Parts: sequence; C-alpha cells; structure tokens
Amino acid sequence: MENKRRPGRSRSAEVGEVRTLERGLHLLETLSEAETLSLSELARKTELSPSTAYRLLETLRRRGFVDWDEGKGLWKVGLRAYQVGSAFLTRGGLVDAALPEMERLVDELNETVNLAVLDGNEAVYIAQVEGRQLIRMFTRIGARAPLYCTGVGKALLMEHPEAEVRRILGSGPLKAFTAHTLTSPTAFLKALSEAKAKGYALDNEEREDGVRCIATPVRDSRGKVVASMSLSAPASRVPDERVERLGRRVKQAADAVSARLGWAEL
Amino acid sequence: MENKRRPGRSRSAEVGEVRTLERGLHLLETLSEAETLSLSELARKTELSPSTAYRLLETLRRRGFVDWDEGKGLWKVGLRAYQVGSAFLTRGGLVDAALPEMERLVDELNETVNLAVLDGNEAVYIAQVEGRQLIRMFTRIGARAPLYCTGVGKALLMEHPEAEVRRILGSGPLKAFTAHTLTSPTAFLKALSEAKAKGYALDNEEREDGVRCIATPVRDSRGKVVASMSLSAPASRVPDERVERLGRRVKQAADAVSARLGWAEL
DNA sequence: GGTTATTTTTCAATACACGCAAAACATGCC
DNA sequence: GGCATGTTTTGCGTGTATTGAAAAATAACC
Repeated sequence: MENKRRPGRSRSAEVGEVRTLERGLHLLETLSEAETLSLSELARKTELSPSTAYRLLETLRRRGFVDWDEGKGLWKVGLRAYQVGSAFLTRGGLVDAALPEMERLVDELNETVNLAVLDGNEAVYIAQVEGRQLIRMFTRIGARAPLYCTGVGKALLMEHPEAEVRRILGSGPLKAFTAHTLTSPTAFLKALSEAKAKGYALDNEEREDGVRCIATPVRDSRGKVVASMSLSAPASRVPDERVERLGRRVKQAADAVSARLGWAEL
Repeated sequence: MENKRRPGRSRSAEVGEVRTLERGLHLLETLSEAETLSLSELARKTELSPSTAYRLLETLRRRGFVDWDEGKGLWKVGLRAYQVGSAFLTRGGLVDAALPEMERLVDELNETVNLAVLDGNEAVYIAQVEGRQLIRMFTRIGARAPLYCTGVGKALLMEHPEAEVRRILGSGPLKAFTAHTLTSPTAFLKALSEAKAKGYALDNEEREDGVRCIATPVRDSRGKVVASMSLSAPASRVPDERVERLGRRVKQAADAVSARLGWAEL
C-alpha cells in the first residue's frame, strides 16, 4: 500500500520539468555567458539539434529576448531579457541576493549585519540579520541614517567624486551625534579616502556611543555601487587590532554579493 | 498541384512558434510588470490553466528565473533573470559608450540624464544618471514610455518617414497624460518636424506636469538612430529662454556618443 | 565549380505538454 | 468545531505540438 502512487510518478520527470521551456532558458543562459554565438555553436553547447535550437531561438527573438545580427548571423541577448531582468533589482531582489551572505557572516561572527541603499542624501536600511548577542542595535529596516556618520553611508559614498560628496554634505558643520562624530566636511573626506584605500569604511562610534561599524560597497553587474553592507557591534568587540581582519571579511561578503549580481571584478 | 503543401503548413503556427516556450516567457514578462503575483493571478493574466502555469513557473524557479516567496505564496522575478538580462548591456557597448558623456552632462548641468532605445512602439530606458537635485524623476531603468509624449520618444522617431510614424501612432486620439500632451497624430508630426529642424526634441510637460525633457538621437557607425539621450528637469529650471542652449548642449553630448560608436557626421 | 559548413524548411512519429478533475492545503465565516 | 470558498498541487489519459532526420537552401572557402 505504501508505494501506491509510484507507477505514475516514475514515468518521467519530477513535477515542474517542462523540457521545452528548460531548453529555451538554457539557450538564453548560454547566450548570456558568451557575447554572441552562431546557431551551430549554440546548438553544440546546449546539446540541441540545430533545428530545435533554431525554432526556440526564433521564438525567443519574436518576443525580443534575443536579437539576431542580420549582418553576421550571430545571436545575442535582447532588450526584453534586460527589461525583465531589471525588474529583479527594483522588486527588492537585492535583498534576496544579499541575505545568504549576510547570514553567513552572522553565523561566523555573531554580530548584526545590515544592508543599506542610498536615497537622496541619506542611507536607508533595507535588510538586517541580527546577531545572537544580547546587545541589540536599534536600526530597523526602513530606517534612515545620515551618510557622514555611518559605515553604510561612507561605503555608499566611496566611489563618488569629491565634489559631489561635498555637495551632499553641504557647507556647514555637521550635526554631532557623539564626541566621535566627524563634524567637518574636510575631516569626513579624509576618512573617506582612507576607507577607499583600505577597501572598507569604519564608523568609530560616530553615530552612537559604544557602537562601531565596518562597511563595504555592493555593486551591480556594471560595477555601480547600489548598496552597502555593514557589520555593527559594540566597540568592545571590535578592538583596533581586529578591525583589519573584520574589514577584509565584510568586504569578502559584499564582493560575493556583487559577484552574484554579475560583477566581474576588474 | 500548386497547393500540395498546404495541409501540413496551415495546420498551425508560423515557423518558430514554440508554444510552451512562449507561455513561459509570457509568464516572465507578466511577472516583471507587476510587483509580485500569486499563481492564480498569473494564470488569469496569462490565460493559462493553473496547472500549466504552475508547472511552467516551477521550471522557471528551478533555473532561478523566478523566486517563490515561501511565506505568502507569491512569485517574483529571480536573480538568474537579472544575470541573463544584464548581458544585454555588455553586448554592443552602447551604454558603455554613453555613460561617460551622460555623467559629464550631469556634472555640468546637475539634472537627470536618460538613455533610451526603441522597442516596438515604445521607448525603453536603458541607462540613467541622476542629478543631485532633490526632485527626482520616476523613470527607472527598464521602464517603458510612450513615444508621442516623451523627449526620448520624439528623438527616436526623428529620422522615421512620416508614414511610419503615423502607423506607429495609430489613427485614434492619443491618451493624454497632462493638459500639454499632444493628442492628435497631426499635432505630433508637426512637433516632430520642428524637432527635426532644431536638432533636438522638447517634451513640454507632455508626460508629467511640471517636467520638461530635451532629447537628441544617438547614431551608430552607419548613422542609424539606435538610441536617444535626454535631460529631464522641473519645468521651472528649463525656461523657454534656456531651451535652445540646453538643446545644443544635449545634442553635443549625444553626438559625442555617436562619434564614439563610429559615426562620422556627413 | 566543386567541396564543406552552416542555416532553414519539410514531414511523419510519438514523447510530451495539456487540461480536466480530484486531492491537498489554506482561510474565512457562522 | 464544521462548512463553505478559494487556492495550490498532483494524477492521468489524450491528442497535438515538439521533435530530429533528412533534405533543401544559403553561404563560405579555395
């Protein structure tokens, strides 16, 4: 009685294996890995018969997912694929892409990890994985924070030209949250260039007494900084001699997310 | 004897219509247009039976093209779709060629600059550099916009013969987005020929109240219009007396991109 | 102009995607 | 709780849409 449903099940594939669609998607993937390919190359790489590959490509072309270079009979990824794909980032996909790495960081270091994006001249937290330590950070998803006194803020600005950073900061002295807050644009720019040199940004109790953050940028497939990832912890657990190591580790995690998004470093 | 092959041919589709794949792609498109959708909503919108939609989605999910929100059974576009789609940008180098000029424009004028291409009878934004002004445009990368009420749209149509423009516009009155929208094909054609004469197209709050755009075409090495570049700003910052100057400047930037692509004017 | 390598089209056979229907699962409502 | 309504998932037989072989067109090479 226990294997009553076996016969039907074993017949062919698992649920949700529609061969035709899989083949089409495989063609798309293959195309995206190489710049351009001819039909025969594609057929070879995907192990499809040329006629099948041809018809599938033709279907993809009609829908705009691939393009055909009239001149030299080569196929490439099309505009519609780009459009559909770009929905990923705008629909909160960044968080999905980042969460696994963030969780890994938390598992390993047991401190809270945040993800933030730039909005206007503030950082907005869009994801968080909490460490299991008793002490909690207050940052919440959706919360906003100034750029000049947070790790995520610095990391988001790392690639911006100095002139623009100055414009964002404004001219006046910056509001001090703690005794450590950098209140002059010039001091901030100096800290920023140090961060750039090291590859990670440090917030040394600049926003909140007793809290240090280490942050690095996350890039999209074109290398543009679209977010930043930070590790926040009580200053006591981030002594100077540990900063360098943590910085490298956070950078590694952020880079892994960037890689996931298709960024090929250098 | 002459219609010997009829029976076989008329039986079903044109060459290159693989229904299963088309349905899968249609699901992807539908998903990319809405935030997130449930299976039943998707099935309804795509006019597929729930079981079919389910199996196709399951296949897309296995490949990472869509994701499933475990919590509240909703589907969304997945990471692999993004990865595959972004290959579109690294292919002709259009965006690479344009970004530096776009950034220069933004540095100089401090307004948002967009790059769009023609797809069917719509414009699709493929790159954007945001100005540092507080006011934001809503256009997002990957978004689509009508041709008749946007700067980029007009610029894309500038070289098209009148008959074709008419065909694209259709016969009926065009949907009005604002009080300024040109709703008759004839009025639009007049505006278009003015744009042609001046070398740049103006969108005078035709899509959105209070927003003006100035756009010019970008050409490939053969002189064909492959994209258009626009500057968007609050109408208050683009008074009539400044339009001419801005138009020349945007044209200069777009021409520089065309040159980069190998176009030698005249 | 023949030889080889591709891209398209034709065509018949059958594997496969399909939709129905029913089962599992989830919600709400009295 | 139990009954009703809605959605997601599985099972299964049917018929058609997808398939690969092979041939026909096209191009590329020397």
